[in-house]
Amino acid sequence: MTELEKGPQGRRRGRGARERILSASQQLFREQGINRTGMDQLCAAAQVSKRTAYQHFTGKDELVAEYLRRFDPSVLSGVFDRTDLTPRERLLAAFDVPPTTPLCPYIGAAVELHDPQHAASQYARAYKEAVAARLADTAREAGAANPEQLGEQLALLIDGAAARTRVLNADAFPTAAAIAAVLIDNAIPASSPRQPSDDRGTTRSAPVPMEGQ
Amino acid sequence: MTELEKGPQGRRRGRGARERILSASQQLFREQGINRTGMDQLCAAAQVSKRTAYQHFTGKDELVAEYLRRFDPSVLSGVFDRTDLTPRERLLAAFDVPPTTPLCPYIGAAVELHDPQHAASQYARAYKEAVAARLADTAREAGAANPEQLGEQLALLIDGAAARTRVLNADAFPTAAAIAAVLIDNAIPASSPRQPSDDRGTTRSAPVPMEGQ
DNA sequence: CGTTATGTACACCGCTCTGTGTGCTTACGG
DNA sequence: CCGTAAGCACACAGAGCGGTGTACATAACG
Repeated sequence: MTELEKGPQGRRRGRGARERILSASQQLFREQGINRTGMDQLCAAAQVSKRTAYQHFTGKDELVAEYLRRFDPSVLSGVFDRTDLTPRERLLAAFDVPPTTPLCPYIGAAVELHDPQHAASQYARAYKEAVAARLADTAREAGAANPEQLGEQLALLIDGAAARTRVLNADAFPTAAAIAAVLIDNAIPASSPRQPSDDRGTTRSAPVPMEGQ
Repeated sequence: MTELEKGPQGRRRGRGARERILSASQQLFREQGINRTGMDQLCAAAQVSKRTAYQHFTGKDELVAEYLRRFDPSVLSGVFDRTDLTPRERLLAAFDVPPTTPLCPYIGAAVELHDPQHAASQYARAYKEAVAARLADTAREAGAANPEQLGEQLALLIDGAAARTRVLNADAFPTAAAIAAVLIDNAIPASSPRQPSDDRGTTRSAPVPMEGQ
């Protein structure tokens, strides 16, 4: 006991139940999916009574939405804010995902919830648009002729790799990265002296967890 | 006795309950998803008693698997067997999908079922591999340098467009088609005299339903 | 100290889901 | 025309789900 306190809003919470619930959500929703994770199981994993859970969230839907909302910040900055990489390398680093990564939770939520009006679905949309925008920014920084287009294209590649990895049960990100390299080199006018087509190994984004595929 | 056949393709059923069940599955599973479609609703739509349904399928899992198995044939031949198109046009025609198309049922099943061992998930994998193989064949026919690679790349683009269309609630296939055009032209050595980059409108795969995105 | 927000323990409700048991009706083929 | 298999109606079992009610414990802070 006697743990750290201080909730996100800085209010005093008796003993961070909310955080444990959200933390358990991250794990269980991602590993098992949303629909296959019951509130009972989730509360058990969070070591929280069911009653408490429903005092923090009006319902599972709200919890799911909040679970998705928590993903944004770290992911976006995790790759795009790396100053040790050139813009081009940063674009490619977005494809450097550990092969065991479950499945982009936004895609999972959109498919499982199946309701575009659901708050979680709207977060998913917003997130995907934000990623595309960040990619576009980086593409602009890299000198791409049409940054918005390239950003959208790379975002599509990431989603394709995520979906395909799930269906085939085999890592599809290398393929996506190869395509990305082609697109990037095609989009940057007087581009770099690009190495042999399969040079994507040079990006080596090191130990960034990168869970936003 | 005197009755014989009861093959899986079973003929001579009193009055085709099995077919109605599968037909209703196609519609409901695709429109609503698998988990959100109960057997009660499905039986009602098929105008079949629940008892009958469970005499044809040992359980929902088997029904789902059979539902996926029925998709393969028409989709593959629907695009790849078109003799009125050049190989290159056929490759691009795979991206010509009506914007209202729900979501590739194989991706949906893989996400919803969440179990790679499930028979339906295995059908999904097999189908995706078959599509990639067909694309590779067509790529070879078109004279691509590395047909297998191009096939895999185009397959990834299709899946990416499907997933992204779902998440963003906006058609992503045009973007995918644009990428495909770049990849194809890059892969075919002394390629065609290609028109302005955004010529993908010329493929116009006409009224092919094409449900396999 | 005592008040109050917070968390707990556990039973419980109503609903939906997959799946059955039972007995009755209909269609078809010999 | 009759036998048999296919299909039907309906109720119900058993489980899991989301969500609640109640009564009690504890931590924080004045």
